[in-house]
Amino acid sequence: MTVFERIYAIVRQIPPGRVATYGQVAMLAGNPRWARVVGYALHQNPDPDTIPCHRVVNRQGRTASAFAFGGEDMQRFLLEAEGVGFTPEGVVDLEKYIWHTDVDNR
DNA sequence: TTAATGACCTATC
DNA sequence: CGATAGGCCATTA
Repeated sequence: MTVFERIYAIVRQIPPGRVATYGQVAMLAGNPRWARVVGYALHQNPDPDTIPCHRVVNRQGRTASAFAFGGEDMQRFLLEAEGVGFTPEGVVDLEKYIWHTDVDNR
């Protein structure tokens, strides 16, 4: 069991219409300092079908420039399709759509 | 085993 | 506000 597996498990638990930051996923995975590892894990993205990487964004609510999912536009499209709103700045409104976890506060 | 890398985050200039 | 530097960790070569 590698850290990647844990990260994937967390990402899979992100509900539709909600987004989570790398730091958030890292914290849920077990360590708050796995933010980079989370990015690295998603970079591999062994199962794009079951791992909604587009729901994982950085602290700015923005996606990676090197997003190998189809482009940043693709991610924005997917998130909008799920009901996630964007700010005029072109980033996700983390204050409203960030995932707070089920146990903590839905 | 050592060295290098990376889809990050925070603080500072 | 934008750009730069450093820190942190696991994975890969």
